[in-house]
Amino acid sequence: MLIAKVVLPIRLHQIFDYIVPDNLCTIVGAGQRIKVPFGNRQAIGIITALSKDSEFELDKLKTIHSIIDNQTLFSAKIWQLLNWAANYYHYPLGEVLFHALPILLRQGKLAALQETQIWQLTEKGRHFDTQLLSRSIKQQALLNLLQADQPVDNQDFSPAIFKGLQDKQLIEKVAISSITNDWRIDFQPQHMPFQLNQQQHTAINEIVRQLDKFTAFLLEGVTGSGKTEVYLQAIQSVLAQGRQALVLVPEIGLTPQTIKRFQQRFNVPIVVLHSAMSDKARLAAWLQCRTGDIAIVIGTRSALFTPFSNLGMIIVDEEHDSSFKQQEGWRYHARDLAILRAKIEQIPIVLGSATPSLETLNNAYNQRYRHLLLTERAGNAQLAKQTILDIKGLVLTAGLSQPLTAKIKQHLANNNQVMLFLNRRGFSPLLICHDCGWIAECPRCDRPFTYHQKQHKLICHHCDTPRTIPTQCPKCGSTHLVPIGFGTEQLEQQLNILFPTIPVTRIDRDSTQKKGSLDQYLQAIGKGGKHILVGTQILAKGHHFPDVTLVGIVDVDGALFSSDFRATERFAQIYMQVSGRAGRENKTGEVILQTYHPEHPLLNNLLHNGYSAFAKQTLAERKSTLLPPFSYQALIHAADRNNQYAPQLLQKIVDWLHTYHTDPSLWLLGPSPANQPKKAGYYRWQLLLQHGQRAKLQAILSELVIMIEKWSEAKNSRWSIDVDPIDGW
DNA sequence: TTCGGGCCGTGT
DNA sequence: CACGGCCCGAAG
Repeated sequence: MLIAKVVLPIRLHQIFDYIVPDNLCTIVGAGQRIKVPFGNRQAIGIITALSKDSEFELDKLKTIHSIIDNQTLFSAKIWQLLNWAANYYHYPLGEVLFHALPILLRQGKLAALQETQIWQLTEKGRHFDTQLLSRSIKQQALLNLLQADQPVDNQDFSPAIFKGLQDKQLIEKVAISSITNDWRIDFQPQHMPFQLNQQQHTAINEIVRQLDKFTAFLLEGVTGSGKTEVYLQAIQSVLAQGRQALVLVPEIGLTPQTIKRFQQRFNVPIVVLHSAMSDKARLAAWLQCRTGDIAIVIGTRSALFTPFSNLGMIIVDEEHDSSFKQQEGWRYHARDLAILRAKIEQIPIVLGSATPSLETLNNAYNQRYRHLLLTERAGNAQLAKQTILDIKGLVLTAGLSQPLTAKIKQHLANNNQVMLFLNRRGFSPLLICHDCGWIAECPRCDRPFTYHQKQHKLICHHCDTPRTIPTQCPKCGSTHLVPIGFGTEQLEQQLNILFPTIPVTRIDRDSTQKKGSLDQYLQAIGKGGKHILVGTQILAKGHHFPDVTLVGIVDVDGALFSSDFRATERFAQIYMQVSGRAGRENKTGEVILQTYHPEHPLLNNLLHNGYSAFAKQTLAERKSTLLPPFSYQALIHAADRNNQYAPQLLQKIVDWLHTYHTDPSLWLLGPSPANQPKKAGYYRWQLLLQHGQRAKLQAILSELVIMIEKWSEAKNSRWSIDVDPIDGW
């Protein structure tokens, strides 16, 4: 009797045994999808192994219903990667394996390329006089487009219109093979049109020398130093070998400019995996990468799991970006797993950033990664002048001090643009009763509502719940409710008052919700001329504003005095990005930082000695306090509706750890309320585990997960583990 | 995680 | 006695 060990896409660590029916015995294998009865329903599972026997009574086992794939969906290397990752992140293998597949494959669709069909003119349609269709305007328009060989947007024409023309025998559906010739045969290394500087040369040479083995590179290059050109030339040498390249970018990093640069450089099939892509297109890309028909994949986090027939290099751009870490469900870090994938595939990986994460820098400093530096900014761009503005005792209106306002005026007078950075959306973060001090709070989260004036609503920034603005204080009846503090919306309004003739554009999550609105704003700004930009960190990421000469950071202290030990690192990264945007294109830039603490040592080190000096100082501090990367953390979350079981569960974990793991280098912190102690009606608690050795922490977690799953307390609360957390919960 | 069975309270 | 809600355990 042949038994299949099967995992299912559910949050259970169990592996389920099924009997393989005789007629399937010769074709089943690990990595194939099958349909199985599960409880009272059908489920899709993945075979992880085959065995002669089972720990269960044979008559208790159900039989595989049918088989979907006749060969595995996972290469041995990806299989190894995913198994390791399920183990490391303590997340069920079934969920992990399914996560790595395109949605259509998760749903059980066949892993085969569907013939794409397109509409084509018939001989009759080619010569048909479109005037004769004057009674069917839409059909006429469509035929006109087809006859003129213009691209047709399917959004503009409903299927009925195509059908109409088909019925008149003017058009027909024909199947085309989507990729006609093999890029590997045609590929021509291009003559490089760009003049490289010495550092770029060195970087490229270093990378190219390591093409056929695993080497991790940190490419640390200041803004404008030409990192992308290094990527492109490194990829070129990979393509010349007939191998493929994978480029991971942050979520918002999928800028059209970058993509265009890749497409213009290489005459090979490139696929960009983005969120707007249809499931069908995603599956097609997945399949074409597997066969090698696609040469370059550019995508976010989940693109890491794309199968390749012959992967030659991985590039992680903006490797410090937090969007590489999945923040729910399977909390993997795509950058870290990319390193592992490169190691398994025996290929080089390039981590690029102007402001590397301290984890990566530490690996570079202790020689685990090769450190490639690009310090020269292209062209004659000059470093921005930086000024710390002590706002103690100054009057602030919507966060703006008088000296900053004067500077804004001055830069605008020179026909330049100004960018103001404030990491707080909305009009004001508090609405308070002037007479009794009552504060409008979200009942689900117990946190103050943010007052949004434009939408005329109170919005909870933790759970996004909107609420109408009360006209009266519910406690004392007073109508004197006042907004306290300031956000981007208020800043925008104040700037409109101060500079009534200057266009002010606010860029944050609220103002860019509508699809395409960000592009519109960017275009308007790109036209040049006097302009004030106000925004949150969206502003800092990836956009190029050549006319901005003044950057104002309105509230530095919020980031400098956070309880989160990574807050200063994040601030430094955003600061470098923001200040790097000022003073390009031959215009001297200026950065002004408003703070109540102008003497802050980290801030001064960052400003006067740069990011590397800041990073070294911060790493030294982390080392002396035994914080990551000098220790390893796991955060256990628990949440429930009654604020009872969650802390109980975590306390039980603490007790269990104290009893069974008397390892003195295991540090526990908690149970403590989460950063957002109440969210969407759930009370949230967390417990931090920290250990100096990764393997020890892993071993403890493995045992712990098995225990927790047996405890009844765990059933009454939702719990999860975040290995290598990058922030609280 | 998802489902169903058992239990209990309510309602006709 | 039928129905709905809730809790708990099993799923191969």
